[in-house]
Amino acid sequence: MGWDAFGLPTERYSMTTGIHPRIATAENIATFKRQLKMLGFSYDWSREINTTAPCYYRWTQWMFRLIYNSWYDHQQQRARPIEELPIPPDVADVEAYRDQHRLTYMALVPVNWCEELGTVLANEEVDEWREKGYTVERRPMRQWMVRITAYAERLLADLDLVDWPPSTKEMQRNWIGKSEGAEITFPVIGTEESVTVFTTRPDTLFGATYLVLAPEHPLVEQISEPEYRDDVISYRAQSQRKTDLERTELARDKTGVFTGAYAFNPATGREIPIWTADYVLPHYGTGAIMAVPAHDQRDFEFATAYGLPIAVVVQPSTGELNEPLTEAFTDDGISYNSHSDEVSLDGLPTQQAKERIIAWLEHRGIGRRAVRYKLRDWLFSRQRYWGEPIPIIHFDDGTRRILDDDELPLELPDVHEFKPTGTGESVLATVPEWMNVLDPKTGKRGHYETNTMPQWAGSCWYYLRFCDPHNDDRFADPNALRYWLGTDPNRGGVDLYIGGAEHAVLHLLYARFWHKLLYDYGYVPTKEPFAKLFHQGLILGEDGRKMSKSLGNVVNPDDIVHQYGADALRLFEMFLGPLEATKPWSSKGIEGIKRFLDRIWRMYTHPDGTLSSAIVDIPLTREQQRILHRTIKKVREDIESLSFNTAIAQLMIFVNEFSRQEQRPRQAMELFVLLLAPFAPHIAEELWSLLGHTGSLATHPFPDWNEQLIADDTVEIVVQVNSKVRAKLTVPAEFDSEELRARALSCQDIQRYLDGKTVTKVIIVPGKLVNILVH
RNA sequence: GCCCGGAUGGCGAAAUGGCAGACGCACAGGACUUAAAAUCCUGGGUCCCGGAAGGGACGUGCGGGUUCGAGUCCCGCUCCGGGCACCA
Repeated sequence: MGWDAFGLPTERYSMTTGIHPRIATAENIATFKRQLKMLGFSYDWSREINTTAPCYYRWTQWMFRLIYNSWYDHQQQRARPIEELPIPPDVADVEAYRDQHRLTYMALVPVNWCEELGTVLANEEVDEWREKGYTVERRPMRQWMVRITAYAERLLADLDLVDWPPSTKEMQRNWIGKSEGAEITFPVIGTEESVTVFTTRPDTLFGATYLVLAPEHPLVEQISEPEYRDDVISYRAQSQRKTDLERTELARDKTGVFTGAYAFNPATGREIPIWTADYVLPHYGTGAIMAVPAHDQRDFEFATAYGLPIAVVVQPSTGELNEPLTEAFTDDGISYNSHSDEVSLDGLPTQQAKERIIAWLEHRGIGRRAVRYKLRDWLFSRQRYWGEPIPIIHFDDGTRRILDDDELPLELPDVHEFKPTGTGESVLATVPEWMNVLDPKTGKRGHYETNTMPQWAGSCWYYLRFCDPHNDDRFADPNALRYWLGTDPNRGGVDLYIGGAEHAVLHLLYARFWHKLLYDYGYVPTKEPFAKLFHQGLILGEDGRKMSKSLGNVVNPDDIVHQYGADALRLFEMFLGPLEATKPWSSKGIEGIKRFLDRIWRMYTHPDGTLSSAIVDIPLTREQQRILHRTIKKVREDIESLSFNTAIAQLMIFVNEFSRQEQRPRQAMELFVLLLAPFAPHIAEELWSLLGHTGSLATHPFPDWNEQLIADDTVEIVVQVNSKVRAKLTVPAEFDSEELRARALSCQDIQRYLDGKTVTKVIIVPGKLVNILVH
């Protein structure tokens, strides 16, 4: 069991209660631990870890150090030590060059700033806080970034290696957002400059009738003609004031201004105007597009609004478009009106047209095949107190260094005031005695980085620490990791990972990245951290809404356990429905489960609590053996497939059958206790002891079934005539098809349906049915 | 708008293409009890014929299709839940 408590949720709790996060974390761990023990979960407490403990986050910092000291080799497709980064001969400042290539770097970036929280947020976190009613705005700040984008292709491709819910894989794929297309360079007329655009539809190049730059694009101001410059600058200022949300809300009405500049369309050789508009995003692709209004809906709307030309260059394969268009034709089709002296796409289907134009662009040196991802680098710093300190010293001379292994952990100071400063600076910046250092290793003065890591850092690798939780020399011993995760890089990882779907593009993405970095250095044996993933459903309040204090529909496990017992709570939650389903709590339902447990108890005991004399050493009847072995099989298989609800239904069938027997075979009753134990361990242990055993049943092997004992001696066969059930026959189970056919055709109930008809075909499914087709 | 899921009795839900509704909740009737609780037994998809035993037709959101046979597979919709969304 591990506790992961750094980050905003704990700090928010501390701010409302006034309890220091360290204390609050300890108290909450104590409560959870008590509840988990109360419920009888078999956690290995010798492996308990806490991501906020210095002995744990020492290794989180150590891994940050690994990220810092790495660059990504795109040739070899892996991270490598920064010392191995090839330095081009013309580079003067080697350190600056390295800093540009590290897998974590500081950058002035437009970040998601939340004033009420007093911190920045990762892109992945924004929606969550917005939903809670917080305002998140764009603001440029100098922040630590982690170059997760270097791993985009592997994060995408390796999804094929894992057994995850398809929807979760899909969410990650969408978040990574791979697009394949081309980069194309358009020379700006009358200048030395050129605009490079990214497009997924290079086949529509002949239809590019204007260019659009994002307002933030560096060329915008430079290329603007003097008489347009004021408009351009004021437009840029206007769109920068908009938050992302506003920019999206305004999606319907596209705005933009002309820069006065023109570029050459390299395919048509025509001059096309260059506009700037905020429907083009600065941080995707190259921040510039070629607009093809006939074949892109956004461009179509913009062109229509501003009277720009619309040139059809693709026709549907089924006919011709009616011009003027009322909307863009965005599907694949057949290229048309797309030829020059050098290249012609006319008549080619879209895929082939793409290939031909890319070949031409590459031949001419004005474009190339390109792949782009939506995924952006991970904003890694937070202006908060309750997180792992980033182990970096910034020196007064402008240089910095990351702490060495022997200097870790860099511990969080114990401050009394942990609320955000409100200045955009971390709380740690208000603790000079912690922050300011005279570095013993360099003799230089400086200060520690005052930002802390995001709440996701510690959870990126905790599952590795479980393998070897007390190791002081490394985060985990390689042998322990191989033992637990497996040795095949393409399989393995955590065998079964159960967690909420809300982590699909947060924790589950960050941890995969983190794991892959460790894999690149051989620290972990598998490419992926989590082999099989399962999302458990949420238990809602009885009113069908999410449990929340303000709605007053919270069910407290303490109360339920007090009233019905831990076994009832466990059984009920499993019996409610499929594990993955979201389902409401039901107070009637738990009554039913309590009744079931009471029935079990009475099946074994006299009212005074002693072992029932109905339990005797007699052999099982054939029927009893069938039920027993069916129950064993069903329970074993259903546990394997996490179908706990149907396993419990089978346990109920067993109890219904055996509790009505005056004499209950001891052997069956013992095996049933073992089957019950994973679901209701407390009553099972009690019954085990009543049956005369010493020690826990947990050390006893789980029952296995005998397939032969499950088979019925006789089976009921459905006899259909023209697919309608007309009779049921009880026949020996070993009857083969011929015997079944004979019995079915000679059956009296069937005869009357066959009278005067011709049998055309007889379909026989042994053990199931006979279907006689007549006309 | 795009991408994923899902839809079965009064309710939670079961069903390798083979008797739809296992198991449970709630309900109704009965037994036990002075009574109640608890417990035990019995019952039930809908409609039609029948006094009854019984028999028949229909039935898994809607419309088509494949198949001897469809809750299950295919095509097209509707509604609900989740995700993404000016990503060029």
